Amino acid sequence: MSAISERRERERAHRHQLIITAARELAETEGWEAVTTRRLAERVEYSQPVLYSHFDGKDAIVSAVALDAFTELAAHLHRARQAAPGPGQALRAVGGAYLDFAVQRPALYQAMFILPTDLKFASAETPAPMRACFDEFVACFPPENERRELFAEVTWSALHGMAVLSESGRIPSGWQEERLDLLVTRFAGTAG
Amino acid sequence: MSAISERRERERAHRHQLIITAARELAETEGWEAVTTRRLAERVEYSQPVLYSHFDGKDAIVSAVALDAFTELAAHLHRARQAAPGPGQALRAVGGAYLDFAVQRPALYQAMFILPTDLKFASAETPAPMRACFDEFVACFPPENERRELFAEVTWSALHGMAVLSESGRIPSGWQEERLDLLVTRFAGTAG
DNA sequence: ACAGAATGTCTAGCATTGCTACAATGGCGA
DNA sequence: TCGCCATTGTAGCAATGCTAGACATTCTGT
Repeated sequence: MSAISERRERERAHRHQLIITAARELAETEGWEAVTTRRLAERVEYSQPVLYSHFDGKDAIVSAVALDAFTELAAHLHRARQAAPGPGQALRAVGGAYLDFAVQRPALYQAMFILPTDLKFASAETPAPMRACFDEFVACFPPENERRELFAEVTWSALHGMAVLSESGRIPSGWQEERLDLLVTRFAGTAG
Repeated sequence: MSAISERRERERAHRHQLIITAARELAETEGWEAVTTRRLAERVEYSQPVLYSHFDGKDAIVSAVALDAFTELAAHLHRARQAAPGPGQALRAVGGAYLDFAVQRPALYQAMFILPTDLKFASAETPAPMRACFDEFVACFPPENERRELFAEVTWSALHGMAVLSESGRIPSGWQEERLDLLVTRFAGTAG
């Protein structure tokens, strides 16, 4: 009874991931509004109810995709920060990478930061990848700065605002570089 | 044929506004997800199709509510800026008023800045109230600053990010005052 | 004043959504 | 081999945005 149920467990986990990647692919190619439970079920070649045996609902599936995406974003930001020529350039590098991610992977960005999800931000049980993302921003400021978290929150907010307002056409999308420059020069200066 | 059709026109305009205010009230008391075409029709005591004789669809109704709200936000920001003790305090006053609006009128804020709308931002045919809102941010920076618009875009983006990330629980909502302080001290300094 | 045209409104319905109750199937253990 | 239990699919619910067609009401021309 052990080996069999283990295999079942494996299969189940595999299918779990299959659903997540199918949802992600569908969202990335056709947008989240095209991700319906029916289309998703057809895509994984199962019927709808199996989705609900794996996830509490559609929001939970979005959350699962978002969680995966957080891991990737954290790595993306980390790479950018490491590649920065000096600590003074860290914020520019991370900010640029962040905006780049928002443009290159709009569906993932939506799942992470716009759509309603079950994910807990900024609390004790915040998943590690999410904290890692935030920490990349924090690491852009020197440890002497006692308000690093606050700096990170504000710069992140600014970048998020820029990303989402330009995506929805509320500010012209052609000047993101200049906006990033301005933000960085205003925040990367003296600690305080 | 003139007087009668004029009266009809009047009645029609009245009903048009009735729909908008009904949608707004419903959204403000129960949230936009409660604003369905059926409930809205029942509320204005007409059948659903009349909504579509006034608006192209639900998004257009949201847009109409948002447009009204822009007028109010512009006035709100303007009052705050006028009440600021000096030009150095303008940005703080306007930023504070902006965040206040986002918290006090979350449904309107959503309609204006989050939900998909038909409204044209940052273009020639941008409605006056929307431009007025943006101009309040621009006016927070001295005319000598040749990049006032850029400054306005970035500070607005930051405020929007703060508003939306705290509303959705992605950053703790208890530190908005501190974030605003930091943003203002970083941007209200020397022109440039 | 009255028939016909145009305008306006409602009833009823379509296709789609997220989600679920229930039945049937099929593989497991005894 | 038989019965049981988990797993999966069929079919359906209530709600959504939106619309076609019938109905009534008002206006126009004789």
